[in-house]
Amino acid sequence: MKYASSHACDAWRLLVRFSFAQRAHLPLLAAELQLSPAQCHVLRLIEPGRPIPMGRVAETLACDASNVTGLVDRLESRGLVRRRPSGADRRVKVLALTPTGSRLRALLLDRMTTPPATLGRLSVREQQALVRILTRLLG
Amino acid sequence: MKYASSHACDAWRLLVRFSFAQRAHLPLLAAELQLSPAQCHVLRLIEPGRPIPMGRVAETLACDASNVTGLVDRLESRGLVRRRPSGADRRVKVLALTPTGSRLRALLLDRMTTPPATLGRLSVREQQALVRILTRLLG
DNA sequence: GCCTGATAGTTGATGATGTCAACTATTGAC
DNA sequence: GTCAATAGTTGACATCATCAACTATCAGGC
Repeated sequence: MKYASSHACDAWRLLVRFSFAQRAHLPLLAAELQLSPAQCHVLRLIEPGRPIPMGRVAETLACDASNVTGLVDRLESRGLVRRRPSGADRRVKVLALTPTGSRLRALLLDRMTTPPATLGRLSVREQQALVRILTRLLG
Repeated sequence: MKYASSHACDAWRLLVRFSFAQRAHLPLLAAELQLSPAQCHVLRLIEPGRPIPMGRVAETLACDASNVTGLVDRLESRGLVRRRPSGADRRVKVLALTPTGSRLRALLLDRMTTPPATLGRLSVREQQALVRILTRLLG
């Protein structure tokens, strides 16, 4: 994107800056729930009732498959997650939340997605515009 | 913010989702520059010509001070960063970029803030609106 | 059926990240 | 000057993350 408009560059810079600012919150939030940031990422990816193959987790986190093995080992030993064989392919193991894991995940997502006070600086109209724009951007 | 509008919640959810999506890019980008994600964070915080105390880095990254010691040890051994005593307080050590570190940081920031093609989905008007809204949000 | 190559996950080795407690040096207030 | 507080380091330890080697399974061709 060498020829992106300056508006696009500015917008992207702001989004990246937001991501970095946001990054600092996760360790604190994770610690409150006795989790590590990496474990939060894994937990976030396992939606209740939607088991996900381990390889897909590695792919989404852009990390090595053996790293996921260790992360899941710890989550499983804490009773938050279960490995189950995939029906379609016996090489694949899918990850499912236990009831405890499901509750913890809900708590985690709830705290992560609670908007901070600074969002109140925006008018309702601006909030709507932001939702519309981000939806197009991420969709 | 229990009483935040649903628009605010939606907007925040999208921003958080963006942060997570963004998170996966850093390891790849960092690896290209022979850096780890954590080292990128430190490098990003040291602006050229603006030495920063180590404690401030720890505070911004929301991590222990001893962690910064190790990170800076590795950056310094690679000749990217220098520890210097602070004039005002002899307990404090400030971090400054070497010329090599400064160049690498510029390269890093350049790659991080290059907008992806998906920003092209937005009209110029939407890009302007996004910049305006994010500026108010982060300011 | 039987090779063969590719894929999913695990294991072991190794280095990096991150926390904690204990320590040194310095500061600032009394 | 004494004493609590602060900045940074050190050492011990768990976790994160990668790589290479391995097992088991799959999918294709013959």
